[in-house]
This record gives sequence, C-alpha cells and structure tokens, in this order.
Amino acid sequence: METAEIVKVAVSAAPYSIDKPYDYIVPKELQEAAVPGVRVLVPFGRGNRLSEGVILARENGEKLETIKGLRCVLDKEPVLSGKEIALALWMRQRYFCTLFEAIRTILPAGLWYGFQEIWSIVEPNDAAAMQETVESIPHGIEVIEYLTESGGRSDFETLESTFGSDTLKTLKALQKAQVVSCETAAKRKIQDKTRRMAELAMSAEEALAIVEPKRRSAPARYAVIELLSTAGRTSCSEISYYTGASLATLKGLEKAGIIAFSQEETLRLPTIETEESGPDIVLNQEQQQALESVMSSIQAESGAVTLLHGVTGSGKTQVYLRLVQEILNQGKTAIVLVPEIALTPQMMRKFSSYFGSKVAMLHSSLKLSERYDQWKRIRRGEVDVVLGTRSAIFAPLDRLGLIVIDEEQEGSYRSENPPRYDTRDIAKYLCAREKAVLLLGSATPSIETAQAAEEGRYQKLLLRQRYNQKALPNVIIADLREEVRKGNPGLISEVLRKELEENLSRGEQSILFLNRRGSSRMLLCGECGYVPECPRCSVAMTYHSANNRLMCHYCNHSERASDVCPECGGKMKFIGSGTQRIEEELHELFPDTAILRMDADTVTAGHEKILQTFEKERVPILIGTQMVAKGLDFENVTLVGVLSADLSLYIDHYQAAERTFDLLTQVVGRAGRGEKQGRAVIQTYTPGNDVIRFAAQQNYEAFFQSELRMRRLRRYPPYADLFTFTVSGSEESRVLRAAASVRASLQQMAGIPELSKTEPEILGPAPAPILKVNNRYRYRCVWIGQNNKATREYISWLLKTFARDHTNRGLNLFVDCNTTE
DNA sequence: AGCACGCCGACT
DNA sequence: GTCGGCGTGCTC
Repeated sequence: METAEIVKVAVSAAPYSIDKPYDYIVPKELQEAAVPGVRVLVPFGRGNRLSEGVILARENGEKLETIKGLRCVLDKEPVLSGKEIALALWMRQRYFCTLFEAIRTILPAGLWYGFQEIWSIVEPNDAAAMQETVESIPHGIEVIEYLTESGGRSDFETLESTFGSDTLKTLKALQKAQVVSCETAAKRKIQDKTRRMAELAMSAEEALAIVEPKRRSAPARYAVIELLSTAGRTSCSEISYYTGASLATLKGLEKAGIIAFSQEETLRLPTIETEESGPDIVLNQEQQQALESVMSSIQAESGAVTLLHGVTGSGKTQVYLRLVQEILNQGKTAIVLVPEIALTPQMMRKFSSYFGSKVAMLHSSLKLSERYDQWKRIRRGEVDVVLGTRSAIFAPLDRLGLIVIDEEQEGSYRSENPPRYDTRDIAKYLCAREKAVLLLGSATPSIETAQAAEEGRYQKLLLRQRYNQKALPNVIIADLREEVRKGNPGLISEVLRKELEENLSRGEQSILFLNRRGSSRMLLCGECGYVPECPRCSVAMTYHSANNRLMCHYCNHSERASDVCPECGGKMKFIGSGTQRIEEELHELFPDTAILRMDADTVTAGHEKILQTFEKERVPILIGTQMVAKGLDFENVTLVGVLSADLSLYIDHYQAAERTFDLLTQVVGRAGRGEKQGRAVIQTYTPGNDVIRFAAQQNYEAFFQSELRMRRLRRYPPYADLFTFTVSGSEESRVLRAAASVRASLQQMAGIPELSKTEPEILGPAPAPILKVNNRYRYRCVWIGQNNKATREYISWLLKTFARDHTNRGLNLFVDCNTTE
C-alpha cells in the first residue's frame, strides 16, 4: 500500500446533502503550509472547479486513485484553532448546516476572500490549426476576439455579462482545445493595513553631520533628521505632519542611505474617548453575595450555569463589572454579551473606563475592517475582555473564565440567518469545554432558563432590591371595553387622560408606547381598499418618505409610490403605526402641549437626537413604538402609558405571552427612575388576562408559574421542542406536495422506537406566516418532540434524503428548532 | 447545488 | 450522421 500525506477538508461548494470532510493529497511543495486550520483551494466535483475549503485534520493515509490534490494554501498561519474546528463540527450536528457554513459564522466576515476566475489566451503553436478549432466552437471567435482586445485575459463575470449564459460552455470547449486557460485568483475583501515607518540608518551624530551643512537650502531634510534623532522610529505620515516634509524628501533621504524604511502593521480601531479610570465599585449586600457565589463557581471549575435574576434597576451591571475584574485578577478572560439594541455608548464608556485597552468592543456599527482588526487583536492575546452583541460569542479568547449574557431572554441572541444558532447554546458549549462559568442575567428570564434554575440545573441568584431602594411604579390597568361602553372611541382612556393632565400640571414628563414592533407606514386606497403588495412576496410594501418609494423588507424590491390607486384610480392615503393618530388625539385633548413622536417619519432625524431633545428640552410627551421601550432612562419621566397591551399577546407563537410580559415589565420600569414615584397605565381589552395582571403587579414568579403550567398543557418548550420544517420553491403546488411528503416521512420517523419514546406529534403542512418571499412559496410541518441526539440524526437523514430525491429538484427544505418566527 | 456524461429525437 | 434536449448520478 502506497501512503501519502492526506488532509481532511471542509469544502464550501459541498451542499448539506453531501457535506463531510473530503480527503485531498498534499503535494510536496505544500507540505509545510498545509496544516489544520488554514484555508485552501481544492478542485471539487466533476468539473474540478476550484472551491474554497479549510483543512480540518492531517494524517498519513492510503494514496487512493480517487483522491485529488490540494491546489493551494491561502493562509500563512491557521485562522481556526483545533477547538474552533471542534465547535464547527458541533454546530453542524446541532443546527443542520454544513461544516463550511459553521466556519464562516465563526470567523469574521472581513477575513474572507473574493474569488475570480481569470481566463486567458494560450500562445498557439500552430496559429492556423487554432483558427480552425475556434471556428468550430459556437461563439468561439467572438470570445477569442474579446479576450485579445482585453489584453489576452479577462475575468469570468465580465465575460458572462458580455456573452450571456452559454459563456461557460464556450470557455470549457476552448479550454479543452487548449486555446484558453483558466486560473483562480483570490483577493481579500479587507486588506491588512500597514504603514510605512522611517528610522535613521546611522547614528544621530553622523546623520545630523550630513544634513547640517545644507540646513538653509534643504530645511525639510534637516527637520526630518532632527525629529528622527529624538523620536526614533516614526511613521512617514507623522513625520510629514510634524515637519512638513513631503514623501519625496523622505524617499530622497532613504536613497542617500541616511534613513531606512520598514512596514508596520496597523490596526483600524474605533477611537473611544478614554475616560479616567472608573471609581471603585461598591456593592450592596445582595450584589456582594451574588458576586461571591459566582466566584466560588468559577473556583470550582465545573462549567456551571448561573441565573442572575435581578429586578430592573437592581444593578446587575455592577456585578458584571466586579466579576470581570476578579476574572482578570485570576489571569483569565471574559466575554460580556448584550442584546442588539443595548450596546450603548454609555455601556462602552463604562467598560473602557474600568478595563482600558484590555477590552475589545464588537458591535453592529463597526466597519468590516474595524471588526476584522478587533478580531486580530483578540487572537493575538492583546485583549482580556470582549464586550459585544451576538456574534462576539465567537471571539477567539484564550483562558476563558466567564461568559455573561445580559437580558438573556432577548430574541436578538438567536441568529436570523443560517446557521440559526442560539448564542446561549454556544455559550453553554464553550463554558463546559473551558470549565468556565456562564452567567445569564435578566429581570424577566426566559421560561426555559427560569425552569432550569427552579429545577436546580442552573444556580439561581436573586437581586430584589432596586438601586437606592426606589419603589416600583404604581400600575393602573385601564379597561378599554369600558371606555367603548362609555362612548369613548379614542385611543386614550379616561384614566390615562387624567394621569397625563396631572403630569402636565406638575411639569413632569410622560412616555406613551404603542405596542407595535416596527414603525413602518403603508399606502392604502381610500376608495377600494387596495394595498400595494410586493410582486415577489406576500406582504404589503412599506412607504419611505425619504425617497418617496415603496420598499419590501423581505426581498428589497422597491418601486415609485403613486398617489393614484392602480386598481380603481382612487386617491391613495397613508396608514402608519398609529402614532400619528395618537398625536392628533393628544393635540385635541391638550392643545398647547408640545409632543415628540418617534416613528418612520422621524427616523431620518435620528433617534438619538429625538431622545436628546426629549431629555434636554423637557418636552412633556413622547410617543413611540417598541423601539423606544428598551433601555431608556430619564429622570423626569414619571408616567408611562401602554396604549394597546394586548397587541403582542395574540400572535401565534409559543413565546407570545413571555414577550408581552417582558415588554410590559420593561415599559413599566421606565417610569420613576429618578427621585419621584412613578406611575404606569396599561390599556387593554382583556384586563383579566394573567399576563397583563402579573405584568402590572411586576410579579414575575406568578407569571412564571402560570406560564409554565400553560406550556406543559400545550406541550411547548421547555416541555417539548418544536422542529419547524419549511419547504420552499417557486411552484406552489409542488411545494405543497413536497411538504406533504415531509409529513409522511415524519410520520414514519415517529414510528421508530428510539423516537416514539418522546411521543412525537406532527402538525401541518400549513402555509408559512408569510406565504411567499422572493417568489418562493413556503409550507411548513412541525415535529413536536425532543431535541436530542437521536432526533437530530434522523432529521439530518431526512434533510439529506429530501435533497437527494430528484422529484424535489428546485425545492428547498430547512429545519429550525424552537424558532423565533 | 453544479456539472458532465449519456441516451434519444430533430435536423443539415 | 451530429447537435443539443434533458434525465441520471457523483462529488475525496
């Protein structure tokens, strides 16, 4: 048996149905470079087109005929460690994605290459024979002529755009005839940034002696040498800045051998105004106890999970900061995660005031290059604390001791694009592996987390005291049915009106929430009721006043907004989030009162700006949708009104109650942050509803118990796991038929003894909430069972079988566990 | 998925 | 005979 160096490669061109580590032989010239964790180019498939891949492992194995050779290595050193490769393998079986998709998620986007196929003319041995062959190939002459005009070479994209969809065929034929050749060029989207540095190439005395005589005639040269003799190695741009010398002057000095150039890598990091270091953190007794409990878990190195359940304003952040300090003292590192919206400049400033340059921030407003450079810093070990949103969980920290997930119930911890990972799962995996502690912080923990804590699977810590002992706001429930009976058809109830009046007279501020998620506006025909829909998706398009266009959020389709109905010729009018109507109603009730509104139309002015105006100018009333519900902290706000508490309650989703409770609790918590007692009015059509009652009482425990009962009854998480199978395709009838076949397969699956133990139930097929997106229809089936290894293995098998079945060509099937939508 | 191979019908 | 339609099967 002949042996050779073989590498296992995760190939990007392999779809899920055939994904596995593929073997490749390492050619002699790549023996050194081809190590696990580096990216490579490999021939893949019948056409041997080059595909990007990552080496997972290397071994000495049998040199089989079928094994192809590695084409080239793209990295000087590994971009993935062995641990990260293991994580990718874990993610694959957990989220039904390919290895390469998992790897792409783990690494920063800026690291990836863009590939170009460059086709070029081969110098012919026999020009006449070549001419003949080219003529026999369809479009051969045109392509060759084009290539000749373009200097003998061109990239595939350009060729395809000039010659159409048959271009590849022509090129392949020409390649076979050895008239053209193809090579793949890789180009990084984000380049490493370097700067030119200069230093003296001789002693300072010698250098000065050379430039001194010409001090008058060449002052710039003298100034440069003077600067370098005191400052040492300096970047060329800085030298130019301080001396006014041009790059030409510097180059002249280099040519004369007086100074020497070198390259130094620089990192593009966002500048944070470094404040003086923060004051010592003083914890109250509860906080201190929590700190000590977590510290002993860390000491125990058991990879435990702790829930820190602290009411709004109980100072969870203080505990996080102290914990991180302790972790750093032990020579370990920490990741602190916050929800998408919460990573405010204040939070960042706080962390940098305590941890200075040891902390790296990863948030959504970073540029691709900045994000990539932060990643490099972390990987080099220059960072001990990472503060960021969801994807920061993949920060390549060594010696990890602690992961904090703040407001762990937030939906933004789940990725909305595949692989749809849940950050809490990844964090649990990492902590178990590193024997680190996972701390889940929340004022309203998710039901799953609270149950795990109740059952003792997680350690549970409570913070009951509000900071400065402030009382929770008084909450009044306003029955909107009663208002209708009394003949008040408006959006503002009698109770709320009175409370608003009182606040106005006292000069205190109020916030009114409309329980709607977005802030979008739509168009509607005032006569026939026609609403413009996206031609590719089954959704109404939203109106953007900035460009007077209708846009679709699902496929990015956009078209000019017309003020005449295309159906009946009637006049189109706006329907919005409702904030405008509320504003109008308030103007009638309180004619001379200033009102601020935050919605689609005011978005261009900037949220920050509106909030600043609200705070500084003490505008009496602010109206907004859910986007203003979170994280606002205004001293002078003593009244909060929820205009329509029920709206999020009757969404067909197992988390509807949990989300409503969470939202109401947060909204109510906005009132009375300062010295004065706060009040909240919750308007509802269902005042008897438990969720609303418990939220009004700020009684998490009661909500949790009742919701848990409900979940058990309905077989929702955490008592079962819901796997949603979505089939999509461009022909509705085929999609529906395929979805029915998925149901049949699931029913078969339910009969397997290993799975029937979990008493699976199957629902559907039913149309997805948004039937059509991007011209693809979607139907779903749901498997209610348990997310365990056996189930996942059968689901994986089902997915692969579906993809391999030729009757399903053009259709797509994907699975999601305990989905967000 | 993406690609080549192969087996049939319509044509110079 | 040959060109090109799509059905079939594999990807180290």
